[in-house]
Amino acid sequence: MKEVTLKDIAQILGISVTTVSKALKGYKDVSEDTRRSVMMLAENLNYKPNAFALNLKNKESKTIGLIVPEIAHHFFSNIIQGVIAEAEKNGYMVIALQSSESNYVEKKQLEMLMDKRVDGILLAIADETETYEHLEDILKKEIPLVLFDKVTETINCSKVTIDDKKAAFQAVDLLIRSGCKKIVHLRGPLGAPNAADRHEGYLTALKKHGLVYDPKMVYLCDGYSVSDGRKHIDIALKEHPDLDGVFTITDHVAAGVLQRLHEKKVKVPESVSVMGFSNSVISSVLSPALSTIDQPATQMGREAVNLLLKEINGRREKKKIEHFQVQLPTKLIKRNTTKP
Amino acid sequence: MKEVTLKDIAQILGISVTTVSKALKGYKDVSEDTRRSVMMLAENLNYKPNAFALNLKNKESKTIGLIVPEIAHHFFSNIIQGVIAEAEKNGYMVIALQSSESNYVEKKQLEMLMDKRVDGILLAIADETETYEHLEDILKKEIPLVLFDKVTETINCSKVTIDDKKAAFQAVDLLIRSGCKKIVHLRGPLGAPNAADRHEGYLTALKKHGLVYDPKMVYLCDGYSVSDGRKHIDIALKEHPDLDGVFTITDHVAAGVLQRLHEKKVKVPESVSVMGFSNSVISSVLSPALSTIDQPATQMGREAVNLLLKEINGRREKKKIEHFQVQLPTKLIKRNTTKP
DNA sequence: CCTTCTACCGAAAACGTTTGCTGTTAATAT
DNA sequence: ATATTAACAGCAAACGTTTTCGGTAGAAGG
Repeated sequence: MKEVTLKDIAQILGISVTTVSKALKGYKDVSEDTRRSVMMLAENLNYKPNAFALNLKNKESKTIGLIVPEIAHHFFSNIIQGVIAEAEKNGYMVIALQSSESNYVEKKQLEMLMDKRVDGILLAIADETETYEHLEDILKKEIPLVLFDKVTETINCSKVTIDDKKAAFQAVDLLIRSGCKKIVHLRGPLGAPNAADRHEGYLTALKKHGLVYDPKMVYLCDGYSVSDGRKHIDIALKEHPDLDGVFTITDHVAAGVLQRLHEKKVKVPESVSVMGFSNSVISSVLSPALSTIDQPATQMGREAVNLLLKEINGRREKKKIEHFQVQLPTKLIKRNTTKP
Repeated sequence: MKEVTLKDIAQILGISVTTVSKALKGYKDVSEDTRRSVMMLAENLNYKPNAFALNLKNKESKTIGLIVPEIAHHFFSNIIQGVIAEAEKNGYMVIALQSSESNYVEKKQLEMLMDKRVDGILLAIADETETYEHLEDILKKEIPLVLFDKVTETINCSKVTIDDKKAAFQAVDLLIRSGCKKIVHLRGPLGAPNAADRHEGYLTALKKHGLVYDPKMVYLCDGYSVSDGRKHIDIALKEHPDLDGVFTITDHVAAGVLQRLHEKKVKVPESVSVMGFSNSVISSVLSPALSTIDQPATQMGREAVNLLLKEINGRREKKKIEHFQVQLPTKLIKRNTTKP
């Protein structure tokens, strides 16, 4: 049951390991005859080069590491899919890990990946993370790193993000243009950059249309959850009975909003329009179907891999590596929680 | 920027590589003095053993391969999460791959994983796969393999599955006990074993309660999709205007059913009760909230890893390895599409 | 003073490849 | 005939570890 090696082939054929290796790799300094017999035998014995030996020799494993905050999450699992598909296309495999939004876990896992000596690392920073020495370390060791989705200005490396500001702007713009005058925003945690960007987009849209911005109309949902939506729309309705539009940080929050509005017999979109964010599976299944923003998750994964491979190849060829920043466009999905 | 090796430490300290290695690994035949200085220096230089060299030496990579039909799928991404978590707990990392239900891709990816020399493989067989020589090959090479979710009798290895029959039985049983007399089943593709098992559970429940089984009341949804649900409930309502219960292969199909019932002003659950299957994210967000069956996806992943680790360890210790078959229990989730 | 131990250290082989260099043979050119 | 070259083969080192086996020194014992 032993794995067949170059040595085995060499022994059987009564030649040296060197020659076998060269024959297999198509070196020109081996005769056509021996080359053929080596090829044949290798084929018959089903010889497969030992990946471990190759890794050691080449100092690379054709493997990349991937850390996301949460694997079983619609957005991230689509990113993962994109990453894996694009990596595979280029002869790389992916080791996936989940930080659970924990800074400690993130650090530990980056260590693990480096210890494993992956050829490069793809990372969406955990919400909890606020300092970035661990990322500096990676760059210092010259391990290719690209950040996606959750990124930071602080670190100088390639990044791929969603244009959250623009997306949020589009969402709120649609709300206003369909007639909304008083729009509340159920925003995400203060720490999260995405949440901040979307909030900014909300502001910009209000400003553009000359609507006043009232900080009292922004509510903080730190859980991105359905119950967050339920809770805050209740408060919002009490504080602003005349609100006619809701822009939420996430489809799940919007789902909660929709539930409460339905329970309170508030007509959607006639009395109140609702815009979600993410285009998760749930959005098309809600009733009424939720208008939302589609994020190109799979494409983001693919893009991140391509950026990473650029760095990996650049490094191998000892070329000066340059970093890129890609912003992916989102798509406005009009369904039935907004007026035409 | 070179990685620091045992050799580096040895040179600096003016001792041999052997001694350094032994000092680090706590061998007793190295003096306390040298041990300490080695430890110190290793710490200072931030020495990390070269994983590639270790792999080659130990003939193992502490890495397992995982193939699922689809990564960006609620059920599977939860399995992946379980797999990764449990693997990490035991010092293993996971290379994830997606077969897209294609037999060709499945074969290719198994090859890739073997070439990478993963320590073991976790596989959910693709729908398309009907012959199993490629799996036999793996067993022949004595590479630990465990099948999960989509399995086959043909192959003799450890397996972990959901008890679909029992789950479906429970679902239909609930329907009947809450008063349903005429229950249609929107089933999955004929090829899929899960679909067959759930159909069987449906039959058993009918039989147990003395209800007649009418093949005309079973409809084939080959896409597991919302539109499948919409389409087939329409037909079902036409063919059986007096139906009072629906059991679907999947929550998404149920979502379609719910939509059409709502559009046709059919009261749920008063006139018609609906049972889904999977407990996907959408189920709690539908209105009314969908009663369904919860599948312990994460636990399935963990279980599969544990089974695999057993085989890996057994193999290393050259013990006779025995295979296990685990059936995970599901949980009935009563929400608002069934009467109390 | 010689033997036997103990405590410590290191040489070398091994894991499976790749590749620069050396060597051998035979063919060609002078 | 000798010198040069071409065509082929293999040695050995290297990648970074681990581990078996000997070896050396000093201490203890006779």
